[in-house]
Parts: sequence; structure tokens; C-alpha cells
Amino acid sequence: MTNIITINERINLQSSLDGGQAFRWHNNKGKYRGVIGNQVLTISNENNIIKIENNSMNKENLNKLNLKSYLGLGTNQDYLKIKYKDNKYLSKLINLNDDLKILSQDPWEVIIGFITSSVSNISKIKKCMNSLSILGGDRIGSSDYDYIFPDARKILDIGEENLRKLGFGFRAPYIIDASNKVINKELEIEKIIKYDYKNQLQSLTKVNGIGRKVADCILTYGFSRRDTFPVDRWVRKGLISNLGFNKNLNNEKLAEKARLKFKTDSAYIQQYIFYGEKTSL
DNA sequence: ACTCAGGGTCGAC
DNA sequence: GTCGACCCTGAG
Repeated sequence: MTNIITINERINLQSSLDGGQAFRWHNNKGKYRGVIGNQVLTISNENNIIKIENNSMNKENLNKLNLKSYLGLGTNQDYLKIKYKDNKYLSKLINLNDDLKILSQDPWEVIIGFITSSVSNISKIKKCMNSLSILGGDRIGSSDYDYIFPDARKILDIGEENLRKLGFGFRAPYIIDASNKVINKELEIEKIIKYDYKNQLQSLTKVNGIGRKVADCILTYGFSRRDTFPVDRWVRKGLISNLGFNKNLNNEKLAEKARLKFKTDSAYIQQYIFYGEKTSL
């Protein structure tokens, strides 16, 4: 039984786990506790080595490869520093946040998380997502937030009115729609990974409450795409103010342009810009 | 108490 | 393509 795993790589836990990609990691004195799959884990940095502890009630063996994949550790993005060294704005952001990693999370939870993100803020998204998992999910650990995220069936059992009571507001019917479309197979999550980008967007945006920006986030954080460039209010600001993009373009056009420019660097560049603009670096 | 804005999207025009 | 509506909550 492997209850502790160490990985000799670097990650900024704050910006990666709690910077707006994922909404259910809880910081307790620098250690981040959260759920991956059906296990409760605590992740910390000790002497520049990543330490992952299993805190589940029913512990299963930790799989190092899966954990590395979740944490975006398989690949190294140091090359970005060199590639963009002549761009003052980007090189500053890259160097300031060089241990920021893009996670590969459970697609369903990401779908609900980013539907919830619409005109909201990170702290409120976290509140909603945690309340929902507590109300509808199976408890798998001893702490308040140790729950598996509820599946579509369980969310339908909870119902729109209860989602509104939890604070989801006008997003509640969107979440019900996503759940319905999963149940009746209008949205087949396990198939989306095989589609090309255009069809992925088309499938996801069939769901009420998922537009281009939310779909791009879902594809990035839930389906491991890295050639996606979600454009929100912050990223729009960065692209226009600091990278010379045309302010007359709408967010979808900006996303297309940025995606063409940055190709498979897109997801990282986008996240650097998001993080940078939000913390006004 | 009141205004404002926060990882947008939808439907009507 | 543009515009108002949409829920709620914490900050000022």
C-alpha cells in the first residue's frame, strides 16, 4: 500500500491548484487538500520535492503516473522562456510564474465548474462547487470537503431549486441541462476526447450555458488540450493592452487569433496572462 | 444602505 | 453584431 508519493519536480501549488483552474483544493498552511478520482489527497512542497499523501477513508494505491498527469508534470515548459524572451510582457509573466502548471482534471467536474464561472469570481465558484459536492457527493475522507463530485444523475436528483439555494443563481438551469444531456447521451463525454477541435466546440456548446469561452476552458482543463486559448475579460485586457491585439475584435475572434499565433503554447500563455492580469503584475 | 463587479451566455432585434 | 437580462455575494 503506497500512502505517500514523492515527485522530484517543481510546481507552484497556489497558482496551479487554487488559481482558477480547479475549485476544490483547500489550502491549509501551504498544504493543499482535495480530491482526485475517488481519493482524498494532500499535496505539499518539501525541499522542492512534491509530496502527496493519501488521506482517504478507503485508501487505494496512488498511481504516480496518474498524479503526474493531473498535475501537468509530464512535460516541461521551460522552453517558453527562451521562445518568448524577446517579448517583454510575456517573458516577465513566464519568468514570474514559471512553476505554474496546467492541470488535467475530471471532465465532468470541469464542465460544471466553468458553467458556474460565468460572470462570477473564483471565491464564489469555489463556494458553489464545494456546497454542491457536499450536498450530492459521496464522502471519502474525514474533513469537511472530502467528497467525490456528484455525477449527472445525482445533480438531477438535487434539482434546479436546490442548486439555486446553494447560490448557483441563473446558472442552475444550465447545470441541469448539462446533466440531462449527459443522461440522454446528447453529450457523450468519453467520446469528445476523440473529436477534432471544431467538433469538440460544437458538442460542448450544445449545452445551455456553455459558449466559446467556457468550452475552451473545459477542453483545456478537462480534456488536456493545450492549443486552446480561452478569452475572458482578463485575457482580453492582456491581449489588447499588452500584446497589440485589435480592441475591435470580439472575444471569439481574439481566441481564434491567439490560438493561431501561439499554437500548442496557447493554454500556458493564456494562463500566464490570466494570472498576470488578475494579480495586476 | 447602496453601488459595483466578478474566468459569460442567451435570446431578441 | 449588439444589447439587456440573468442570480448572488463580498468589497468599498
